[in-house]
Amino acid sequence: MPIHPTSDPHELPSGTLELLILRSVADEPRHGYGISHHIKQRSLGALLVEEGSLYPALHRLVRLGQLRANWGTSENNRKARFYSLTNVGRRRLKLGTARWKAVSSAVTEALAATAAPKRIGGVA
Amino acid sequence: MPIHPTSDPHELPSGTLELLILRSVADEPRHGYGISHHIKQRSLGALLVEEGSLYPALHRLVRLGQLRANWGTSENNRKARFYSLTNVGRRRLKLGTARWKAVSSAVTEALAATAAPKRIGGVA
DNA sequence: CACCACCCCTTGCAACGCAAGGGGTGCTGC
DNA sequence: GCAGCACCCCTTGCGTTGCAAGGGGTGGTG
Repeated sequence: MPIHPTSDPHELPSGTLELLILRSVADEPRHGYGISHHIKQRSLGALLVEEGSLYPALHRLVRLGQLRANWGTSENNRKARFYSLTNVGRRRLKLGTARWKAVSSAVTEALAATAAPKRIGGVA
Repeated sequence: MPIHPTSDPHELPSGTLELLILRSVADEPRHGYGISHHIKQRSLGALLVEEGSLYPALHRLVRLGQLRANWGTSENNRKARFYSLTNVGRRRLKLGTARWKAVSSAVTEALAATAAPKRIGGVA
């Protein structure tokens, strides 16, 4: 059961998936299934990571050297691929997070209704 | 070309362009060129709208009935296509803005570093 | 022994934004 | 008088990203 009744819980801005993944793995190594759940509960159900985008992203990040993958055994005694951050990944997470904050706040700002609309008729 | 943290001012999250456009036109009718500049200065130069995405988006919004287009004359005595909000557009802007706020804050939240990482190891 | 939760993955497909192009017009300056 | 720039319109690729929809395998539980 979704925690918040905000219509559909999915849909996340393009480009944020990788950041969310990196962030999730920053705490401790996790496997795909776990990452998905972790992000979901961390966002209180607001964000939903589909497997169809998760795994490709995971492989992409490994290829980019931002993530490291190791086979291991899950808590439930299953074979699972555990992902962990590399230095490159840690750096990317840091820069990416800063960038996200800047851009998202700029958008929110630009989207906010203006109390006192200035005369911006011209481009000049 | 990797991500440059502070240098490039462009790059905006997928899906926000239309909202930004609708918002820009909400004040008063504007033409494409003006919308582009308006968004740029409204975001203090943080957001950059390329013409290659602007015009397709504009046409898309008209097709969706969220924008109305009228030929007119600009302040500089040029022919220009002025866009204005329809009721559908106004509604979309409202809902879209609310949605953006919810999603973006959820992402920001999920991206924030945890001071005291709780034991969330399990999916169970 | 069926079924579910756990776990991995791939193949289309569609949307979005960008780069790179192209065209035309009113001023301004030389 | 005409070069050049700011103003304004548009389109065709292309790459990236995420989703839907599929498929497979295993351990525990009723």
